Amino acid sequence: MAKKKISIKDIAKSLGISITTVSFILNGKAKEKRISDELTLKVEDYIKAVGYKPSHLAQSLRLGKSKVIVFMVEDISNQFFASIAREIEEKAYKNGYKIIYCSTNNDPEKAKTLIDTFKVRSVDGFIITPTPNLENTIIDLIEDEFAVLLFDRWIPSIDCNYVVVENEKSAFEATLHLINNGCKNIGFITVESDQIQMKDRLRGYNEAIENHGLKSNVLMLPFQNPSDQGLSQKIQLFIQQNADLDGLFFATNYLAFEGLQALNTLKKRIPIDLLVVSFDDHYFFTLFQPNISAIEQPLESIAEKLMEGMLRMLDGEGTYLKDFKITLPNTLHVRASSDAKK
Amino acid sequence: MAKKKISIKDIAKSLGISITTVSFILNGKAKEKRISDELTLKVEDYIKAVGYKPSHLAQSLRLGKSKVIVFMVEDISNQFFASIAREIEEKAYKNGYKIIYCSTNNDPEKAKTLIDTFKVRSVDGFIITPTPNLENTIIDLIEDEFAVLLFDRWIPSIDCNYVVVENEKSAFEATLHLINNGCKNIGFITVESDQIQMKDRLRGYNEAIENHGLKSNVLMLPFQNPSDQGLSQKIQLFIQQNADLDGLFFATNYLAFEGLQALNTLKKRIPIDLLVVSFDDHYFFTLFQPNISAIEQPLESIAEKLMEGMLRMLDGEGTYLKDFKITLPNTLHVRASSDAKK
DNA sequence: TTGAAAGCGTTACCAT
DNA sequence: ATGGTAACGCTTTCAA
Repeated sequence: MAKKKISIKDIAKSLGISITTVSFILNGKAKEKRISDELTLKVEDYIKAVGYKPSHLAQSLRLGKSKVIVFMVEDISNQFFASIAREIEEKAYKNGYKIIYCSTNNDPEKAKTLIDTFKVRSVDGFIITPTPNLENTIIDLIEDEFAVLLFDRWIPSIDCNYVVVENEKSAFEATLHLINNGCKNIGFITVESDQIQMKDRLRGYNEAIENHGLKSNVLMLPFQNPSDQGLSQKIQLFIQQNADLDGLFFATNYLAFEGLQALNTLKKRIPIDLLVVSFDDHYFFTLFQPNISAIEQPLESIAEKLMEGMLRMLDGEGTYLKDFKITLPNTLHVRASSDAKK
Repeated sequence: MAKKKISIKDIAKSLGISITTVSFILNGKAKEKRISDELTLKVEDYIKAVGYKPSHLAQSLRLGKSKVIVFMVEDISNQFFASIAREIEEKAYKNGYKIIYCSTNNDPEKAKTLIDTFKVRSVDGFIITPTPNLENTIIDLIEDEFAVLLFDRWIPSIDCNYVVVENEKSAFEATLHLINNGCKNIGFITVESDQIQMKDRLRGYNEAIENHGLKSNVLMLPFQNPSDQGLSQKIQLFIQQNADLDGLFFATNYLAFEGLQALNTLKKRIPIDLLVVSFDDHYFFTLFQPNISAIEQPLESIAEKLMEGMLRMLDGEGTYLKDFKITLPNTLHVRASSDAKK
């Protein structure tokens, strides 16, 4: 049963022909090289019979392309990244690519080490959510002619293609939505972070607030492990210290989860005492009572664009795409938590 | 800046020495091969200076080992698998391995295709949650001397190492827990599936029920995409048709989520009208009001055991481990949803 | 129409 | 103490 690794050479020997001929046939160049149909058929049959499969390793070594893409995110167990991973994977396999994943934990050192490991010419492309201080590493990557695509966040200071979403605009709209539903004092719960998508969300919130002559009220939580205990309590405190709060906008879904805990402990009723909306939609938001309004990122489009860019670079236009800087729109799902009429 | 791929040959030429010498030094065989400290140092300095990194591809081709492990699960975006992926990844990188992931969607054909793709000698090992009808494919894999480890579920009919959890025992205990808290009519919500872990959970439930002379009451939902709409309604119907239900045991967390929706729609109060417990703990269970009791699988231990087994096979004892059939215990977290006193 | 051989970057055996 | 070289499995140019 156990077929021992059979190679082109074995095939050639068994059939009494040359390696070259077999290779040509394997690569569909039989016609082009005018190899007789008879031989072609014979070889093809034999290949099928012995169940030969070419060695990707040898092909990669020879061709200088590995058909491997690295998917480097902050944390692969995070629902957002895991969902994109799922989509990416599907599309990659369909196109003959494999995906290797890794998590940076948002640690620049880990990210650099990881990238270094992969630069060892064994991968073709990188899809990356950049950590802080990764500019130079990314620049090197591009100079070394790897295909690289940033996503979720981008780096303004360098010219690197990316796929992100309309953070500022959506935050603006969500805030506006709260205002239109009667909120006069909206708290924005976010996390202290240099990540550009976070800054954009904050900016969107502030714009809407200022446009309407309201007072900005931001709780900037320390950047830490989401599973840390303190978050919920800090949000609780914030809510208690701002008794006139009538709306809460969470910058990410995990903050919202902590916030909902806090609201629950404080016996605040949504949407009676406060309206609530969150960035990053989540299955749980429709399970929670009341359903929580949220901004949904277009996971599938993100994955689609990422793979589209990758394939264009890898299979076609070369490692530098003129301008593949994509910003996708989100969808605000208005649910009971922010509907004043309920 | 852009260092062009520099190889051992380049180093040897630049330094006017032979490839062999460089290779020996690179592989820490300088002492063994009695290469002068002077030369060794010189070479090491040069290597550092030019930033040389060996080609994994060439090494793999030469050594017949790729240092790549495939992590093949039902759905990588599923929280359970994503969390394990995270742990596995960490441990793999620490040991110089990379992880390629893929999702089978529980489709045997897709699984076979995927395995076929990877068998092309470009990976060393497989960590798999087997789909139905995968026996022969797995057998082939083992015969071809790949390192393979099953997890989450195993295949009784074949001799393949695995890491699973005590499904039957934990289901038994959880049911017992409901009984001890006064339940007389416990419904078990599960999914129609050949998956052995599902059958074990059902068996555990039935044992406890029979031990106490109660009546088994099982809702077997069709196996389908978790995001499908119908599930919640089917559970609703089940609850309505069994008016005397005083306890509900969900076989997986996503069933519990659907069930909680249903209970909510029906205005059933937990734990007043019914006690609830679920298999597979989840962050939301502690967010939900009331907190939902659940059986937690030991994610980290599972990942640890998987990598331990893999490394033993790959780095040491060879592809066949005598008896690495691990069954890990779970933890039942009793929370408000199943505490009759509350 | 087919074949020989170079080369991708390593490792390791066999010389010297 | 160090170097030459075959081999891993494949693609592709050049020759026949």
